[in-house]
Amino acid sequence: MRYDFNTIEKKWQDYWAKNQTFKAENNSEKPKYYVLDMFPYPSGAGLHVGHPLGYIASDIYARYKRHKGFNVLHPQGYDSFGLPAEQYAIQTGQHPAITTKENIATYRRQLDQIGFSFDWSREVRTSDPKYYKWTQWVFIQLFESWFNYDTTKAEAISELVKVFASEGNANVNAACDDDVEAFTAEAWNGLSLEEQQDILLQYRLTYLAETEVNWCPALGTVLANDEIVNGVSERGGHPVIRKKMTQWSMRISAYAERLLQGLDTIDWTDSLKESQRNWIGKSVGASVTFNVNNHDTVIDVFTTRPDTIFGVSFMTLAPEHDLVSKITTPEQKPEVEAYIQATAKRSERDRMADVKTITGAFTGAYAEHPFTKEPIPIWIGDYVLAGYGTGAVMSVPCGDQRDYDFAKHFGIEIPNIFDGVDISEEAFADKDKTIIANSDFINGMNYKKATKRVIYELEQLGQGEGKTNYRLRDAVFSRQRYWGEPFPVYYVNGLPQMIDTEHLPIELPEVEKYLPTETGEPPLGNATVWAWCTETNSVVENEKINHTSVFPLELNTMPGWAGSSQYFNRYMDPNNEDAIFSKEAIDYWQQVDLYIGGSEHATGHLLYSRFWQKFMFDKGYVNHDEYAKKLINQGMILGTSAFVYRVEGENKFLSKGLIGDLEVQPIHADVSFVNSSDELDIEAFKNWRPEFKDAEFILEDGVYKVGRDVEKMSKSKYNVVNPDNICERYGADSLRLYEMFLGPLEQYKPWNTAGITGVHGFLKKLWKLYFDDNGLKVTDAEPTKDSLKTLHKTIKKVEEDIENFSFNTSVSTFMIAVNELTAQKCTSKDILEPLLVLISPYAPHVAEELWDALGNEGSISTASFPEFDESHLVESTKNYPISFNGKMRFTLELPLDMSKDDIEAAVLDFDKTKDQLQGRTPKKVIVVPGKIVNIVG
RNA sequence: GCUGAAGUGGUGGAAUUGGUAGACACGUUGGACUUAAAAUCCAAUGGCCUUUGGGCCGUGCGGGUUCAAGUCCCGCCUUCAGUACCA
Repeated sequence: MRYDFNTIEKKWQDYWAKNQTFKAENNSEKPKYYVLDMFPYPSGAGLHVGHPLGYIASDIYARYKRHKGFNVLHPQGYDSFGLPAEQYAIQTGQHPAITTKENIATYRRQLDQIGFSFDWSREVRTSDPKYYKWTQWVFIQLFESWFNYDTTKAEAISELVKVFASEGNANVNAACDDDVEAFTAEAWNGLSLEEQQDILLQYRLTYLAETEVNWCPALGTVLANDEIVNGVSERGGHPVIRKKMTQWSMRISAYAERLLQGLDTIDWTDSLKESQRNWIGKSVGASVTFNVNNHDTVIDVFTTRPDTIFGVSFMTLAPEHDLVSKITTPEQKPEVEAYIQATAKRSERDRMADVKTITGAFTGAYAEHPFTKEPIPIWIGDYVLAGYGTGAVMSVPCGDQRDYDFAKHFGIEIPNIFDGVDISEEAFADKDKTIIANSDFINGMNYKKATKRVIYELEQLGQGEGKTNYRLRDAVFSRQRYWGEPFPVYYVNGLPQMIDTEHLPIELPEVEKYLPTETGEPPLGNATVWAWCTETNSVVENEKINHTSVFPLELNTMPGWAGSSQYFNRYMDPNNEDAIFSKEAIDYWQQVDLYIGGSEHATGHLLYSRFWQKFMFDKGYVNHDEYAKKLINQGMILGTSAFVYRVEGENKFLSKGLIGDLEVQPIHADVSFVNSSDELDIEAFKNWRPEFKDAEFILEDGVYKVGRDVEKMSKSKYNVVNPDNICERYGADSLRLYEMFLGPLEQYKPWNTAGITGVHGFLKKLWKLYFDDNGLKVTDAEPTKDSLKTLHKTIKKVEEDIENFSFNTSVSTFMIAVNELTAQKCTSKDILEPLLVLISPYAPHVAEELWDALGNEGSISTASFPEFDESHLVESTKNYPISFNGKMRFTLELPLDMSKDDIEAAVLDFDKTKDQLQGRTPKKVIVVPGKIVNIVG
């Protein structure tokens, strides 16, 4: 019987679907295990072989855990809101929902053909109203909450209102806008309802505020910081400008410290945790208040080096700083204004690219040093960022290289406040080696002591205090797009009102066009039925808006990360219509045990979802304030591009070996035209494009050899390999094995289809252990010692490998086992049956088929993992490597129970030893029993 | 610049606490079977030298520790990824 993988794979995929083999129950006697993949955005191009890498790894782990007796939750879904479907809608008019549905169907077919053990009864789609109902619900919960720094958690706004009514806001230690003004209880109670709402917006965890946002004109929307790479949009590479707009924001900054601390409690990769730490950007220091001479105003700065306060020789403000226009003297005005204009012209990108050029201007004003009372000149310079800290710095040129460079450039004094340090060439920034000098009451102190003392003295003066700053900014939550979650928000007199959760979901309205309106409003501005009636509690026609009972609805939609911030919890109870998930479901599944996905989400999804989880924890909805115990980043599979070489100016192609010094132009050839020996199928290439039809090919040794290079897999490089073709030709089991065989999961590695024949050959060999031309050849024969040894060392190794996520080495182990059993002519069922369970997580279809052929009932996925028995591996002899001065020369087989002295004697007495020594007497003989013998001398 | 990861044959990659470097596979070469091809099977395959016993060199580079280093320590180089005037 032949190994007919196409038939076998179809058969078992149908079986699994029909029997719901992988359906997870929300209550079980078994221990639970939750394996999660990052759900895909269903793009129109479908999957290429790089996409399923992480899914195959997690599927192996999930199947392994089932064999180990766990009730495994392994769900899958779609992150189905997003830009590409909308851009397609703009171009063609096709509703994004239709495009999305079609793309999902393709994805599902492709995923199914790879044989994943997903519980599809739990599928979620973020664009499904039944799902985004709960995204809207979380948004409302956030709106109804504020963050209390005293309890370091989110609390109900209704409680805050009570506090305001009884004692004002003086004692409230909340995460709120910077410009909140103090008020008393009387003042609060005297405010109108609208005025109160306005103030509360400054406290809510999601709030509406006019902020400076990253506006991308080409995409017609704002972008979050993590959606911008090198000053241009991550998607499409379009320029981004700063613009003031009224937007929804998420007060993630309130959680900065907890997001940072939480990293220590989770088993995520170090590089990923480090990225999040950097993104949060905690720095500890002090805020210092400088009085401005001749003005009734102050400049607040943040510094991490209060100990260097006596080294301040100037102050620098960001050019955008509010005070600049106020304090600039008439004489300096022309220069300052010219400078501000010049910096405003420079784009964000130019400013980032060019950090070497030092620019700035003197305002003519002076601040007063809090201790020495000396005047300090106030400058402006674009090396100070408006968006960080207070947008102003106290400049200490001797201790900070940027301040040093600035001072040198403009000839500002550089006082030295460090003991025994030369600052004639560069600033001295080493905190650990700092001893302060020329600094009044902190002379002779180190960094730590001086910092403490200075903060104390500043507090005495009322001109400063210890302060911690975070780089993490609040996240803009509005997008001016159509294909996203609508906000459950309507406006009364310009103030946002939440729709009652019982009326959710608020479904996306139909629009004529998916572009912004002529007046520049977001696409939802095109909707004609997009108003909220407070009497019927339903969405009604815009023309009914009367601002008494019918009000306009929010026109923005939510960003891409909204739908992915709680999906892992929704999977626990995805069809629940009364709650985001039931208490029973969350109590049983608790949190994700293993999350596998790409590291590109480090500062986006993986940070935002942690934030939402902490909020959900504060509100008591979930049991853990981190949702994923362990996270692994899978690497990327790269393409192996193929190149043909065209002679400059001719339609003639030279085989790679013939190029020499000739001028040739490398051209990408489709990788499907190239065989495993890098030879080009010339006919296929000629028929590819008309321009190559009459091309001439200069061959070497009768063939045309292409050049190869590793590049990212992409359409434009013609190196994309589609899993459909691989499954058709070699089968899903071969694909799964090969993806793992390529190398360690986390690593970036090139795909080369040629190599798949290796694992495919292995599966054929495996098959032949069970079947020959006469049918099944498995017998009840007693297994041989050798076969038992092969089996048990395989059990041991595979178990260790899976636990360590070292999937590539297990594939080699299987190959070795099958090679050995073939050589042993093993037909024993006692060996061949457990072997199938070992292989089944990797190659489930062939394992099911052979399991069935051996007469077993039901799916192999319910079989338990074979028990490892050490006794089969016990050896009586060891083939000792015998080294001379550390170099292995030959091996010698000796009994393992031989004593050290006997081993030494046996080795020295051996002929080959005498040949090596040639009469010399060894100086020393190292014997490590069971390991090695090394003769020195 | 900073942070993180990684450098091993022609290629992808193995090597558990320091203990036989290159497992397993691709590719290559030779052979068997075949009219031929495919498929399958067998053998060889790090480099150099060789009197065919074997010898020398070899895990990015330079040092060091050790009987013994791909593995540990010190100093560099290169590549990839992330981040970037963060006071």
